[in-house]
This record gives sequence, C-alpha cells and structure tokens, in this order.
Amino acid sequence: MADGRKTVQTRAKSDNDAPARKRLPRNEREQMIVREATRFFAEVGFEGQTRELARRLGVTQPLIFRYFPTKEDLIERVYQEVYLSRWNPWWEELLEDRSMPLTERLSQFYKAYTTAIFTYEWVRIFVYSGLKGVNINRRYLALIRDRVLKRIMTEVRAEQNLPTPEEIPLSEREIELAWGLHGGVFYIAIRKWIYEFETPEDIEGVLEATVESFVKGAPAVMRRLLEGDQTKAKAPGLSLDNSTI
Amino acid sequence: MADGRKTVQTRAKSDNDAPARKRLPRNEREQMIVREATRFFAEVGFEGQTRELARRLGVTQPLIFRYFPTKEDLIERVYQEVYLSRWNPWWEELLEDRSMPLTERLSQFYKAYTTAIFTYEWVRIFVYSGLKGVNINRRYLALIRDRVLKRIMTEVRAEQNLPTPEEIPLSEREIELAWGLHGGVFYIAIRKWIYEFETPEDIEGVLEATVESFVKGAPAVMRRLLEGDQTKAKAPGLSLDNSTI
DNA sequence: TATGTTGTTTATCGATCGATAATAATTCGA
DNA sequence: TCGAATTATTATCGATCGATAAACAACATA
Repeated sequence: MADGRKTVQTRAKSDNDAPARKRLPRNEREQMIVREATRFFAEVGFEGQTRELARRLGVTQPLIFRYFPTKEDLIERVYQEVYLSRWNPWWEELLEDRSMPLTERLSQFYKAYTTAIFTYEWVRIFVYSGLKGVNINRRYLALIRDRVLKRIMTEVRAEQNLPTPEEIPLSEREIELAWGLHGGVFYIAIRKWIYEFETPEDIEGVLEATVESFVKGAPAVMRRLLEGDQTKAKAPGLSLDNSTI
Repeated sequence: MADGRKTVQTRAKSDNDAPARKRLPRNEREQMIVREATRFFAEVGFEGQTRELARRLGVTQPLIFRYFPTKEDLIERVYQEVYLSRWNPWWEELLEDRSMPLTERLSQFYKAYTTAIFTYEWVRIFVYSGLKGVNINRRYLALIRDRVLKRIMTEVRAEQNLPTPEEIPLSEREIELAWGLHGGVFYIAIRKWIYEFETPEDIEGVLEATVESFVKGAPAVMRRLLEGDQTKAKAPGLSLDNSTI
C-alpha cells in the first residue's frame, strides 16, 4: 500500500500466516492435492467442500479445478491413492508356507495386514465409499475372500487331515467361519477410527490370542460340518422381523 | 366423493401422482416425518437434503421446519427413534442362565440380538453417526462391553472353573477375545448393509458355528492367560507404520 | 533483459442449501 | 353455519456449493 506497486501488495498478503504464493511443478502440486484430499475426505466424508480443502492446502479453490476437472475426478483419484498397491502378494505365500505352524502363519499375516491397512485414511475412506455404494468395496471384499479366507480354510483343513478343496469344495459355512475371524480383526479398526472407542494398545498380542482361539476352535466345527453331522443343518431362511422388541 | 364438495376438488389435485393435500393431526404427521427421515438418512447420510425428504413424504419442504426447528433437531430425533428401546434386558438374564449350556446361551443371545439389530436403518444410521463423531456410539459400545462382553467372559470362566472376576478381574485381553466374537458377528451386518456384499442366507446356522468355534477356542487362550504364561506377554506398543509396503 | 510458458489468483456465475414470513386451506366447536 | 384454531403451501431470503473465465505472476530460456 505504501509504494503502490502491485507485486508487493499481492505477495505480502498482509502480516497474516498466509505464506505467500508458491509456484510448484505440476506433479508436485498434484501429489500435494491428492494427499491432502485423502486426509480431508477421510475426516469429513466426500461431501467435504473444495473451498475448505483449498484452505488446508494454502491455495485458492479454483486451483484444484486446474488439476482435476471435477470434484468427482479428485475423489476417484483418492480411491486409487488409498487402495492401490497396499496389497502385498507375499501375504498369500506366507499363508500357505507349511514349514511354519498355522497359528504362527496366521499371526504373522494379521500383524502384517493390519500394519498395512489399519490407518485412519484407509479405514474411513473404505467405509465412506462403502456407504456411497462404490464398487471398489465389493471388489476388495471378493479379493479378501478368494485370496485370504479360502487359503486360510484350505490350510485349516490340511492341518486337520481333512479333504482338500479339490476333493470337497469349501462350503459357504466354512468361509463364514473365516469371515468371523477376519471381521473380528477388522472390527478393531472400526472401533478405533469409526467410533473412536477404546482399542487395545498391544494389538499384536490381541491378534495372537484371537488367532490362537480361532485355530483351536474352528477345526472342531469344520470336522462336524464335514463329517456329516446333518442334525444341525437347518433349512435356510433369514428371519429378521423385530419380534423380540 | 361424488357429491362435489370442495374437499373433493382440492384433494384431487389434477390427475397427477400427487396424492393431494392431506391434513393430519400433529402427532401423526410428526411420526410420519421421523419414520421417513430415518429411512432417508440411513440411505444417503445426514447430508441428505430436506427438500428430497419432503418430496418422499409428499409434502412441502417448509412443513418439516414446522415440526422440527432445525435439521439437526430432526437428526437428533432420528437417533432416538433408532437406538431407543431396542435393548432387551432379557438378553442379560439369558447370558447368565447356567441351567443352559454356554454354547446354547450364546447362540440364543446372538440370534435374538441380530434379529433386533440387523436392520438396514439401524446399521447404517449407526455407522453414519459414528463417522460424524456422535457420542451415542461410544455410549452404545460401552453398553455392549459392560453388559454383554463382560458377562460372556464371566460365563466362560465359570464353565472352565477358572477364578471369578471378583477374585481376578477380567483382563483387557479377555475382553478383546469377546470383542473378536462380537465384531465377527457384527461384521456380517457391515458386509450386507454398508458394503452390499454377499452374506449367508442361513444366518442362524452361521451364528451357531461361530459361537461353537468361540466356545471351543477361547477357553484355551484364557487358561494360558490366567495360568501365568508370561512368555507371550509382549511389551505394549502399537506399530502402525507402513513398512510392509 | 525480453519473452513465452505455465502455475496461480481474482471475480463471478448458476444451482442448491437450510430456514423464514406471509398466505391459503382444512377441521372442529359454539 | 360461522369463525377461531391449526395444518399446510407459496414465495423468497441469504449463505454456500462446484465450476468457469479472465487476469496476473513466477520461472525458464534466449
């Protein structure tokens, strides 16, 4: 304001915290936007406003639209950022490495899996996109079922000297047993990052105990299922009326 | 209807689908709004717009604000509608009825619990309010922990002739074992209503198998925990860096 | 130092949101 | 049957949303 030059005015944008205009290479700025958008949407959901996102980035709102044509494009990019390449193929090898006891394999797997997946961003983005009805979630759960749960049940059968899946295919009930284990583990993350409820400090110890309980409990059920105890095989049919209330 | 009264004219608001203006007693209309709002918010989340809600109700948007001063007040009311009085005190008696085998008690409990809780509205409203950071969720999880999980672990101890919680308090690790069971069960609802993924038709059978697996697996872990196997008691500390990737 | 390229901001549009005030229509008791 | 009381609608406000266009400023190169 003193010397009347435009440049000075626009740069020293008052004595506020605003760190003045910073010009970045295209790749760098794009990465910055995606990273901040991930944090932002994980926190407030995908209805979060581009103006608030821009404020957190320290840039103006229209700049975002110079990098992503629409907000939906940015969201799509966030999906990729979160889900992409967090899958470790080694996990699958680990699960079927029979040189190790099954309990040890499952413990190691879930420790590695939760280390990779149990983050604020991953869990909340996953749930938000699930509520939104995005297809990514179904694809991911199918991945878990086919690459993890089926492997787990195959290994449980092997350790119990039960028929292989080639001889007798895995039943839905067996897969559901594995979902019980997996869901119980994932629910720790839901408690922590969706409900903000207390979770154990020593997650690894809890995983060990959970796995041990599974390995000691599931085989008995499987033997019953496979060795033809039909008395408990009830007719299908879901009764979900609220008659209890 | 055939006598040409004014009522007839205004009611038959053209031959459109619009069911004409209907004047209702205050209580009735209020109940109708709350019920439809519950379905609506469960579907689209709390950012759902009052205009769309009004359209579904077949009334004008300002009418909603004649019954609820603000949208937030309506949401608060929806919370009450969903959570209130879905808790059945009989569940707690059931869990500690030692005239029944523990497996049978747990099966019956989870069948009754899921019958009352596993609804589209309940599950989605619960997750939406959790993401929003509402306190209700933490209160509810504390209820589950204190009235259900602690009871379950008390009964497991009793069946194994282990010390009562009065003699040796329940450890966090034991509670976590019960969370594993409970989370595994609730994850079925998450798969179905949050991710829209396949779930078993015969939920009751799955609950029986899951409970059986728990009752056969958990006691072994508990005996180890209680009988002083300290070798596996690792130092606390959560390692959640993504070093695996 | 001059100039073209490109990252960034300013200004603003049209649509949509929750909410309010004024008006109309329905119901029911005297 | 008439009019007060209550329910519902019409019209609209101010704020906020995603998105666009034009102007500006930083940097690389010559």
